[in-house]
Formats: sequence, C-alpha cells, structure tokens
Amino acid sequence: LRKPVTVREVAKRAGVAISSVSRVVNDVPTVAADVRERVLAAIHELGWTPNLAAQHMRGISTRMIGFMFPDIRNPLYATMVQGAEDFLIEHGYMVMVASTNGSSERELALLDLFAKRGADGIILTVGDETNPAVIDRIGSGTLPVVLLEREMPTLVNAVGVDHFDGALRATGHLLSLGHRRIALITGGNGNRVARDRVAGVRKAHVAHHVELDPSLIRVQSFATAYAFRETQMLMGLPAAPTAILAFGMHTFPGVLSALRLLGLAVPRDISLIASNDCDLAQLATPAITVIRYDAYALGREAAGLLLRQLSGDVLQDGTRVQLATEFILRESCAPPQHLQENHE
Amino acid sequence: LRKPVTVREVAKRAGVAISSVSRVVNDVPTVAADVRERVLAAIHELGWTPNLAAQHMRGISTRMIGFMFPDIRNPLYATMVQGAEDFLIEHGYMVMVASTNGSSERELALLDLFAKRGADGIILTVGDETNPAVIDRIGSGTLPVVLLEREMPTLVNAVGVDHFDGALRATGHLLSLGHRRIALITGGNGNRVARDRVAGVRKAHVAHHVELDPSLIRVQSFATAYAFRETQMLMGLPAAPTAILAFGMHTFPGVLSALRLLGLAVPRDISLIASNDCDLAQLATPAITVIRYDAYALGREAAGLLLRQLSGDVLQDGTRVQLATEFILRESCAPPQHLQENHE
DNA sequence: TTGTAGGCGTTATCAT
DNA sequence: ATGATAACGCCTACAA
Repeated sequence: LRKPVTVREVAKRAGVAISSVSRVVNDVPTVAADVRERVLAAIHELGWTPNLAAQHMRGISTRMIGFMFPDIRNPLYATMVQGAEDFLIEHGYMVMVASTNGSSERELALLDLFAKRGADGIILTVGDETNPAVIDRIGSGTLPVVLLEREMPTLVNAVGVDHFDGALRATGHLLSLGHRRIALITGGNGNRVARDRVAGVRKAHVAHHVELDPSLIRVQSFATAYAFRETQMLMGLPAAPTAILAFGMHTFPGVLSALRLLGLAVPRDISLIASNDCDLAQLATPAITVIRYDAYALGREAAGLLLRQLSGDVLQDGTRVQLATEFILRESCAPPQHLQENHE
Repeated sequence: LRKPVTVREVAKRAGVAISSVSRVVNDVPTVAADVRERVLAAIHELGWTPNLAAQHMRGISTRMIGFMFPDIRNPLYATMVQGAEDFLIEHGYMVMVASTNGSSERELALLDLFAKRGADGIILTVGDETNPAVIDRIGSGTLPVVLLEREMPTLVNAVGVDHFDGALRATGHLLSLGHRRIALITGGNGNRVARDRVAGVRKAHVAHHVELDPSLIRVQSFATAYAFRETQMLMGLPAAPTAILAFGMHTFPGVLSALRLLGLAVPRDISLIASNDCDLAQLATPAITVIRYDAYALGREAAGLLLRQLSGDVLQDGTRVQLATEFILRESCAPPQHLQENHE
C-alpha cells in the first residue's frame, strides 16, 4: 500500500550519498567499514530491496530463463522443467515457461518474446530440427540457448540422453535371447531421439549378424492411439515380431493394451521392453523391462550448461552433454516361443 | 548485436517529438493523421518496439503471471499450467513457474520473489491451507491471487473441482449395487480436496442409510506406495471392503497393483472407481470406472478469473469457480460377491 | 574514500 | 495538436 522505499531514502537514513549505498550492496571493496555498517543498518530498518526494473534498465541481468517445449503435459518435459527449475532457483533465477505445440512459428514468436522480456537465456526442445528460420535464429546467438533432446546444424549447445546406447543394449538383449523379428514402436520421426534409437536398433542387428526388417520400424508418433494401432497391425503380420521395443511415455500403454486385447501373454507370446520407466512398467504383471533415464537430471544439466554459458565459462560452440541410460531387467523378456518349446 | 532502437530515433526519423511517438503507440486520440502515419512508418522501418523494462519502471504492467504448486511433475498440475498458459499467452501474458514442494516457507519466499519481479498476479496451490503466515500474506491483497484446488480462511478467489459431488455419485453408485463396505484411499489430508471427497462419501452413506466405517477412510498420501500398502492392509481386514475408491493420479496404480498381487479380480472380487481419468484406467482390463474432471479447463478458469480480477471486473472477495465432474461408467464395478452368488 | 551528476527508455505533465 | 522536459530507481564515471 505505501510506496516502496528507494536508495535515496536509504542514503538519507544512513547519512551518506546514494552512490555509497549502491557500492555497499554491489560489494565494491573501497568502502569504509562504518559507512558499510550504517548503510546495511538503514537497509535493514527500511526493508529496502533494489528495484529490479530499474536495474534491468541499466542493463543488469533479469535472472530469468525461458523454457520452451511442445507440451508440458508430457511428464518427461514436466520432469525436465522441475529439474531445471530446482537448479535455477538455487542460483537466483526464475523460469518462464511457454509451450509451442511443436509449431516452429510459435517457437520463433516465443524466442522474440523471451528476448523482449530480457530473458538471460533459453532452454528449449524444438519441434522441427530442420526449420531454417528456427535454425537461423538460434544460431544467430542473440540469446544464449541450450537445446534439450535435439540437435541442429548450427552452433548451439545441447543436452540429451544416449538413446543410441539404450536402444543398442535393449535390442542386443533381445537378439541374445534368440529373437530375430524385433519391432520398434516410437515417435519423434526426424528428430535426434528417433534417429538415435533407430541407429541403436540397427547397430545391434549388425553386431549380431541379423537382418533388420524395415517394416518393423514404426516411428511416426508418440500417441497412445498410434502405438495401439501399430501393435495390432504388427501382430497381424504373417511374420509377426516376437518382441517389441515400446519407446515413449504414451507408447508403452498403447502397446500393452493392444497385446492384452489380442490375448497375447508377456513374455510367453511376446517380449517387451519399454522406455522411459514409469509406474505402469514397475507395477504391471509381469513387471516390464525398461530403458530408464533421468529426465530430472537432464533438466538440471541443461540449466547448468546454460548458466556456465552465461558466465562465459563455456561458449555456445556445440558442446553436448549426454546422459547415460540404465537397462533395467525385469520379467517381460523371454526367448521367442519356438525356442521355449525346444526346452519343454 | 547492434544496440536496440529507441523512441528518440523513431522521433527523429519521423520528424516529430518523442512525445508524439508515445502518443501514437499509446493510442492517444488527439494526434493528427499525418503525424500518426509518419510515426507508424518510422516505427516500421526501424523495427522499434518499446523497451519493457523502461515501461515497467514507469509503472506499466509486466504482463507476467506467477504459477506456484508443489510439484509440476504431477500431471494434474502440469495440465493446469498448460491450460493457464494457453489462456494467458492469448492475452499477452507470460507465465513464470516455481514449485514449492508443499513447503509454506518456500511459498512465502516465492510470493515475495514474484512480487519483486513485478508479477501482475499469482495462481497457486498451497501445501498447507492453515499456515497463518501464508493466509496472512495472501489475504493482505498485496498481489492479486487465485487459489487452485484449495480454500483459505481469508478473502481470496479460488477455482476448484466439485469433488464432493464426484465422490457422492461414485459412492452412491457403489451403494446402489449393494456394497456396504466401501474404502476410500486418497491423499491431501487437511486440504479442501480431501475434505470434499470424504464429505461426499459420507453424504452418500447417509442418503442410503448405511453406516460408514471410519477405518475404511485412508487419506494420508497421494503416493503410489501409500496406496499400495493401504490396499493390502484393507484387504487383509477381517471385514474387508468390497469396493475401493482410489482417488489421485498415483493412488490408482498403487491400488491396482496391490489387488493384482493379492490375486483379486476386478470387479468380481472387488469393485473399483478411480479419479482422475488416465490412460491406465481406460486401457486396463477391465476398463476402470472413473470420476473425470478437466484439469486443463481448471487452469484456464484460474487464469481467466485472475485476469478478470486484474481488470477490476471482479474483486478478490472470495469468488469461487467450481468445475463439475463427470462419472464415467466402465467395467470395474459389480454387485458385491455375496449378491453375485445369489444370482447364480 | 566519498559525493555529484548524467543517463538508461519510457510516459506524462506542462506549456505553447 | 505538438514539443520540451521532468520524473521513474538505479548504476557509474568522474570529480573532489
């Protein structure tokens, strides 16, 4: 209700000039002990805090970081936001969020908005890695940027998960069990995540000298409905897969429900590996083998990289932080049926 | 790279005084048509936009809204944020998020931080409705506030879901089927949500002249592990419940997995109603009857109420917007076993 | 070591 | 109708 106190009043109260107050709060060394004390006392008594808008106008950082992603309802993004937010708040930053629905136009508009609002930097997951306008804008270096789970053909730092290794290990496990027809259902076609996963699956096949049937690779959408439909189509194939890699928070429930509907038992009739880990994977019967990664840590890493970038510690030069995955063996994988029968 | 253009340059380019530029952009009516045109042209040519920090220092709104909740990883909060954000961005606002982990101290600190950063208003879900310091701060009216899924004994506007009615209908449905021992497992003890749900369950029992066994009410935590444990304990009771109300995004998976572990079939051995709706409830076999509500709409409503409050359209006077629930009948409820046997 | 004064970019008040 | 100018609150040369 009463108007906020300013440096001027603090200075008067302490009996010094306003520049002395400024020097005290900005830790300028050349200030007499008694002055410092009087100023500090006055600040405390008056409850003064510097006006951020005025500071900002003087070119001082706003200590705000922008966070952009397609949709925060995706628990993966929500978890990353939480990780970044926890880290940033510890360092005196606040985070502004905005969702893009994957639209490049919205991304461009929001990049502008964040800049106009004086954000110190941006963490973002672009919808389309190949959009020239977005690439250009990010590469222009107007605003420090860290890319999350994406890569772009321009100088930008990024953090991501080692999905290649995750897919490699999961596929290798299935191949070792004797599977020869392994389906991959996931989304993000055209993005780094899908590329890495497909590459991992492919590499594992090469290593095991098994040919990979491209018709078993379904990477068009993360939607549950897509996973549900593709599973039914795959299992209806003359040569149906004996194992499924279901990657994506919403992919796995779709696959599981389709298998149930078809009356297929896991792992007897079909083996299953999901990613990321979740309640359902842990609590399903049987519990589902998963590739796990730490989305929270990913968010923290992104924030950390951005802050190091802001401090000039690292440049925006294409540095990439890659987080490892964990392969968690549970009960959803077994040798394919013809091999099981051999043992009976 | 090149420093941003200012009104001064625009004025020079248009051959007018800076005050004329200001008048044009702020739609002051008393301005000659030719001046307006020249100014607009100059603005366009130079690509000028007003400096927000300078405006802010002049006391103009920052058009930023703060959003506080315990943890954005909870998909319910994430969905609310998305709803609010979509609405707010349409109206030229950006949203800053901060999570509190339910701590009242953090809430107080963040309330300060948001205020210092010039947020126009706050949408929040407090962890503890009874914390005097928080009540006081919110009631002080320093910053416009809308409460989400909570209520407080002070003058504050709120939006929430009609959990009372939801619980009433769900419980009524079970009682009509003949159930006489109905358990409630959920969290949020001490908060409006839990209060409403318990009241709804109670009211339904009164309406059906059935006594409610208080030992069947478990409202201590939303954690999956809690739900899992309580389900096992409840089903181990000499007089075990014949139906369970599992309210909470993480409650339901916990209950379901406990029931599976015990080898209990839904709905033959036990009936089950969950809330909110989710993938798992739709895709489980059998599909689970749920109380559904629209968290996205809830977020939008909160943002809408806050904006009306900012425009002076409504006061911060305890207005409450209540969203209805939907009761979605699926296949997880049947008469209790002794009544089923009568029919065989 | 401390104080004075100018300027950041905008809006608003006052003359004209 | 328009132009000059004084704030807004802070930081920082520069002067003392």
